[in-house]
Amino acid sequence: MDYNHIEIEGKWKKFWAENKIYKVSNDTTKPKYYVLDMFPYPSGAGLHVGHPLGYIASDILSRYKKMSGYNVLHPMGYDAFGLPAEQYAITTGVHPASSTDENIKRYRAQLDNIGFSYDWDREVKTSDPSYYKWTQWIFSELYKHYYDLRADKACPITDLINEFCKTGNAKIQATNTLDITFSAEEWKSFNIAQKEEILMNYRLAYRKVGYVNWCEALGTVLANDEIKDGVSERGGYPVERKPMMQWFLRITSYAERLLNDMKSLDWSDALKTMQANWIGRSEGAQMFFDIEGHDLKLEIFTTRPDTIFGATYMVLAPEHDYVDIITTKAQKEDISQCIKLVNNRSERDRMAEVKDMTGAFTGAYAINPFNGDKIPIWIGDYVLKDYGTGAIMAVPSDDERDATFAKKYNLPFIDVVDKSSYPGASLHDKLGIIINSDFLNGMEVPAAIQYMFDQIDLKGYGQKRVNYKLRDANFSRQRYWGEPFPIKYDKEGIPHLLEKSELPLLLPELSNFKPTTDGKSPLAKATDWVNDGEFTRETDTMPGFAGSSWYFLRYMDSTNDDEFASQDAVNYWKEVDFYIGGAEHAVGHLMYSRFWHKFLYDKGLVPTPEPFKKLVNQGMIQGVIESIYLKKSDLVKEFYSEEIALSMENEDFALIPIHIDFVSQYGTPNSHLSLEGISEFIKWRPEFANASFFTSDGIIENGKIISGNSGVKLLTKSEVGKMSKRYFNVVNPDDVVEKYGADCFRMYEMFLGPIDQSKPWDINGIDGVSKFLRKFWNLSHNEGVLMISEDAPNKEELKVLHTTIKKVTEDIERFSMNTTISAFMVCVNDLRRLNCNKSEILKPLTLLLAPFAPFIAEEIWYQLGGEGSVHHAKFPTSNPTYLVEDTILYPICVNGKKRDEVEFSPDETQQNIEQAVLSLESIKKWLEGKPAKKVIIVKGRMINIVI
RNA sequence: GCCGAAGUGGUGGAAUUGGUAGACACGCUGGACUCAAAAUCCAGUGCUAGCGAUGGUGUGCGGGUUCGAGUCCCGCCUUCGGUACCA
Repeated sequence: MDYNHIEIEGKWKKFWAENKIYKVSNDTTKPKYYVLDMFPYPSGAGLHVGHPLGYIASDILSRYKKMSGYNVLHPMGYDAFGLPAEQYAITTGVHPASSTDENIKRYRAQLDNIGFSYDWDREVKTSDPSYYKWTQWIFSELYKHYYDLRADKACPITDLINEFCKTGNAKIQATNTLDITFSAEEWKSFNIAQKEEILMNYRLAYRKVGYVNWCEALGTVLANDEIKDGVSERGGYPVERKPMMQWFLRITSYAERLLNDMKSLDWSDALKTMQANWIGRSEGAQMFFDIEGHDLKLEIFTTRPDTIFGATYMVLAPEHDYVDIITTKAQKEDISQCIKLVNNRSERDRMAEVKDMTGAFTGAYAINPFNGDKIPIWIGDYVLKDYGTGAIMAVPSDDERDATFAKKYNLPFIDVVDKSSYPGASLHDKLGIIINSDFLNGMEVPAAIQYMFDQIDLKGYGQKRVNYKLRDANFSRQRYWGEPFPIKYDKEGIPHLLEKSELPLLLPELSNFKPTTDGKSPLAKATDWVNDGEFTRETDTMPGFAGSSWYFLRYMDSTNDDEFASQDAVNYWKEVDFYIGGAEHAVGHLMYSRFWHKFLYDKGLVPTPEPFKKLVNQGMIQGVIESIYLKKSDLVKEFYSEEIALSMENEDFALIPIHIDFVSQYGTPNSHLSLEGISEFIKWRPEFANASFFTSDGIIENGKIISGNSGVKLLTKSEVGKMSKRYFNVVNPDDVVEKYGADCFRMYEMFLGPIDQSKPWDINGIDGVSKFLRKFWNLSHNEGVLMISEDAPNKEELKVLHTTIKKVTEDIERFSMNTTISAFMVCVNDLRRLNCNKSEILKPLTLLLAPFAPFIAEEIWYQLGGEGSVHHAKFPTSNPTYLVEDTILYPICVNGKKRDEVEFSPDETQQNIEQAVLSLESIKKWLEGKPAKKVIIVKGRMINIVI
């Protein structure tokens, strides 16, 4: 028969499922290899062609490793809690659990269509109670631990309590947010509430006030993503930052280890740099300033204590606790106005808009401990509450942001660093000589910094300290569709953990998913659930990253009901050997997962300190967003071709996203709706049936041309962006698979380019891969009939085969899948040229192709009489004896430009080569009779003549 | 703003360690087969001058290092990802 992908793929898909050929055992003598994909969020738009990019690459690697003798764990699951399902529930009333299940079913069918080798018996779903039982359990454990700096690991909070009873807290070295010391006697005298409050400052999961984006009009907390230009995306209502008591995870305890342990990881430098910058370690000084007229010390952190004589004002974050206390009556109005303004700005805007800062004077003064000078205390939006101590000393002469702020509010500058001997140095460089600074005058900056560390410590003004930009993770969400906290509060508001036996704490059933009017999670409405005798339950839920921070461990033993995974399973699979996922997770998800893993490592529950040994970020497959220009008007519905719309400078246009299927030449500058496209658009959007369409070639009304010719083009706006339901640009892999087959789809996605590069989806070019598969099939088939030769292969055929084996193996190892596809194409082209249909060549070639195109390979393997499934066979290895070259073709360059090429034997002497080359006519003419200045011969590479 | 990445023919891309720029494909042009079309096959295809031989030029822009730069260094531009509650 001719190559028929529908028949072949249907047949083997069934066979593989029935025979469970991808079942993975935890019990084997083979070496293990763990290949992991970042699991998807099952969105309502279904899987699009971007998702499988990484999945296909990792599937190829898994199959290759399996054929190379490893026991490979290659699982898949769903990150099933999330905001979109809840939004959908709010608008439609459909329970998130049922829409999520629907979506998962669809995802599963789509994944199955592509021929992945997942062991589906290990599937996990974060919203499944049997899974989130263990998410809740890990939270409980975090609650029950503190970070001990002497042991440099998490230790049970009961140990800490014991120490408190014995010696109080003075000698304890643990990460905490407590600013009092107490003796053992004092500790014993505290009541339960006081004790619990103190312990909260040590626990790895703890409560404190955090800020949320509150939208009064919508009566809900908004995600940053739901805010555009400072107002809610839905409705455009104002958003303010509102304080709320919330749970946090003390990830900062692990900052140093998260930073240092990266060194051993096989991750890209770019990714490591991003994580390191996110952690943001900096060495500086913690300093205390007296505040005039108050019995308060203002704590600041600075990396530049050497510039203290240039500190002309102090800045507190507007949320700083002291603001209310120190603000003078006269300044109250200014300060509250400023806070109001700042509350309407997102944190990101505050950091980004360095050109437009907002601040106000509190009326209070700090005292410079070194010279007793009064320094005015301001508040400013460019100082963030959670970074450092939420307060800085501002040195406008040596810091750009301080300078901008100082200029706006006319605050003085004092130059303290003379950079004149360092011409190229910018303000960021810690270079220069200190001036106007009393005892520091004349010192070089780095020396002055060190000197000040000593002075601050000596005089008791503070101490040297390491600060991190990394902040503790806000772990509370005022939402329904997430893990409930295993926490209940007693009448005094003291939190209590649920017992392990009470887990999982199930989400209560609800029919209305809107938040309560006071901004609490919808769970607060389930009063039967909330009230548990004397206790009331926590009504916030956990964020999206909770379930995804440990799912890779659950796959190892996904159905275990007694542990998150058995110790046997965890000790066998250890860590993920190869992890692939989107670059958009480069900091968030990876940081949280590493943190949780380290915590479990501290508890001796996992054998490695890091979860992901090697990591590759795949690029995004982007979509094309096509939209048309609608004139903003209540009276008429008029669309204008892009070139006309852009020329009408006085008119306002709305961009209406349109389905990409209607657009001709989509994704190009010439993208447009033809007459046919316009009528399809009208059919799709009947509300525009009577609209007018103005183009340069004619006008259309009611779907008919009223002037001009039928070749009209309504030019559209074409942008590259996310594939998303809202842009009507989602390309479903099912359609491609149906037309070309899964093998072709897999190979084409790989052929598109390097795995880590983003690019817009483009179907042009898939024919090349489709042709390749037919050519491969026809190597063993003639007019649909199997036609194979059992003759021994010749030297040339063996060379083609073994060159391909070498290239493909090397390229899989360095995860360069696009070049493997080219290598296959070259190989098949060569074998066709040689008219080779020999079994001894085609069988190894089929094995080689099996990880890439599993269906056609299985069929050909079967037809060639291969034993068992091709996917259980052994991957071929390259024999170097077939690859030896008799001669090397050298390019001959003159001044680096290629002018000729000559073949030499690999062991030809330098002199002979030089002589032969210089006597070539094609070279002589460049020399013009003069001798060459230099002849460079790079053995096996090239020859360059310098004239 | 800050952090990270990318930019090579008409298009996707290749060039793995500083050593022949454009492999492999798509598209396009011409040809074969066909009543015709599709499919398939063959040839050509960076731009530019030239009938040609051959030459010039060419990897986002501007400089630099080197016998030699897509690759290294300095300064820009554009696009994409992240920026702590999208996932």
